[in-house]
Amino acid sequence: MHLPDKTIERLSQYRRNLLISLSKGKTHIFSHEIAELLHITPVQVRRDIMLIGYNGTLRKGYDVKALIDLIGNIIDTEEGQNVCVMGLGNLGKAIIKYLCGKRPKLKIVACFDTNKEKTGRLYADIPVFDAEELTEKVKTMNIAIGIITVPFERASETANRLVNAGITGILNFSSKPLNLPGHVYLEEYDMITSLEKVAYHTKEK
Amino acid sequence: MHLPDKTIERLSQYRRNLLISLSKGKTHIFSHEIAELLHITPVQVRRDIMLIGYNGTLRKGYDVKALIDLIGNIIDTEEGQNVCVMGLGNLGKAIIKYLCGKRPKLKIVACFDTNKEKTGRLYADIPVFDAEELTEKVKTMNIAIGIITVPFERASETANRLVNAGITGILNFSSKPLNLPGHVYLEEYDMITSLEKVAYHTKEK
DNA sequence: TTTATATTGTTATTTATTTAACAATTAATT
DNA sequence: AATTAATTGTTAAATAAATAACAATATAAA
Ligand SMILES: NC(=O)c1ccc[n+]([C@@H]2O[C@H](COP(=O)([O-])OP(=O)(O)OC[C@H]3O[C@@H](n4cnc5c(N)ncnc54)[C@H](O)[C@@H]3O)[C@@H](O)[C@H]2O)c1
Ligand SMILES: NC(=O)c1ccc[n+]([C@@H]2O[C@H](COP(=O)([O-])OP(=O)(O)OC[C@H]3O[C@@H](n4cnc5c(N)ncnc54)[C@H](O)[C@@H]3O)[C@@H](O)[C@H]2O)c1
Repeated sequence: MHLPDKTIERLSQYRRNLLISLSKGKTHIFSHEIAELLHITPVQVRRDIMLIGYNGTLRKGYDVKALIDLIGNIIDTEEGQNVCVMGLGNLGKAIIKYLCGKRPKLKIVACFDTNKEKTGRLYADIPVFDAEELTEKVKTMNIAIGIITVPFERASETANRLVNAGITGILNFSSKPLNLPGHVYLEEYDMITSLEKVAYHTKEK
Repeated sequence: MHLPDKTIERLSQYRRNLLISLSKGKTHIFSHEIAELLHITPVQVRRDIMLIGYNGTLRKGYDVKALIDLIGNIIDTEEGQNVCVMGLGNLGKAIIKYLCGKRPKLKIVACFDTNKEKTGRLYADIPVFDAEELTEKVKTMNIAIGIITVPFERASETANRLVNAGITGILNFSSKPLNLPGHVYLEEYDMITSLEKVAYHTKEK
């Protein structure tokens, strides 16, 4: 089953907001209610839900719990995937603190740095290893995903290291465009570009 | 002139990479060279450049300096736009340190927090004010853009505060979907969604 | 000078995504 | 029991974005 990227993004957001609804005791929800939560259209919601093959109940809406579980089945693996952070700088630290415990199926289990002063200890309960140890730790700790928060100039070598170590999913914050083999999924996030986009639109208004 | 959002994003990236090329002494560049830098196709580059009305020289390529300046004219205002950060937490701090001095036309000039222990001092040379002072400071410091790095539960009220203070461009990191009046441009970045996208694709491969 | 090659600018085509339309039908109401 | 209103699931249409195609032509090579 092929799902559009945009649908995946929205599924992630549906789930997060559905969990909030569930915790408030809501058992069923209509497409227009989900749409309101995310400020999109009900049609879009229904279409996304159709694409993942879920069926709501006519005039009762969608079963919140069941929908959450199904989205979980699509996004996550059963056992979950382990994540590592490359570069314990300002951003790396913020991400570790933020993500810790937030997503049980996406656990940050290790961090890697080249600065000897940072390695060999814990940061927010996460072990910080020397980047040399990457390949070994990826294997022993069963790490599937890497987050790149090293400086621009170190991003390419870090990405190659991750790929060589067997990582197949990368989230890159370094703003350095990376060219990776086809079997590795790469998601780039460029904060300067986001901010410049805001600048452009703010100017235009 | 209307420019697609995706084109704006790429223009931002073209400029960043062109500045590097320029600093290496390159005066002219071909569409396929720009494409290589970003790992996209030359056609895409040419089309984007066409859309902004720039003309290269046949068989000589684009004048690097002139292209940088033109992109600057599109993205930035002449005097630049001032930016504030809402919430001096882990992420807010990282962003301030990262952005300081990086983009002369997008200066972070102030930060706002509600925690009295954080306000009334400088962080990385940026003054930290009480959030109550927002409206006043937006006026006196001529702030046009706000970056939201407050907790999820505080995001909506913070956005409203920004809008009431006269801000017309917002970059939101809180993962809380915001519903703002049409005259305000909103860019949302949701890190969990990015990571879950990686998780999905990593699982699928 | 002539020819060949490389490169731009732009239109046409394809692909991806969103939005609209609406039939089917269930639950609530009369 | 019949009627009404609301909501889903899905196909069709519209919009947006990326890619392909190619004519025009400047430069380099013959
Ligand atoms: N700070 C932010 O808010 C922010 C925002 C957007 C993007 N970024 C990007 O994220 C990256 C990191 O930013 P930062 O502010 O945290 O920088 P930083 O300098 O604070 O941290 C970089 C860390 O990477 C480590 N490092 C260097 N080379 C390494 C290598 N080869 N392997 C492993 N670790 C290595 C350094 O020792 C340091 O701890 C940069 O590329 C930056 O462009 C940062
Ligand atoms: N840390 C990360 O890497 C990260 C990544 C992605 C998204 N986020 C999002 O960014 C936001 C901040 O994350 P964080 O880790 O920096 O959190 P944090 O708790 O470290 O910081 C939040 C800051 O906001 C301040 N604050 C609270 N209410 C406020 C208000 N009404 N006005 C102004 N300031 C206020 C707090 O005093 C605190 O300093 C959250 O919404 C989080 O979801 C964080």
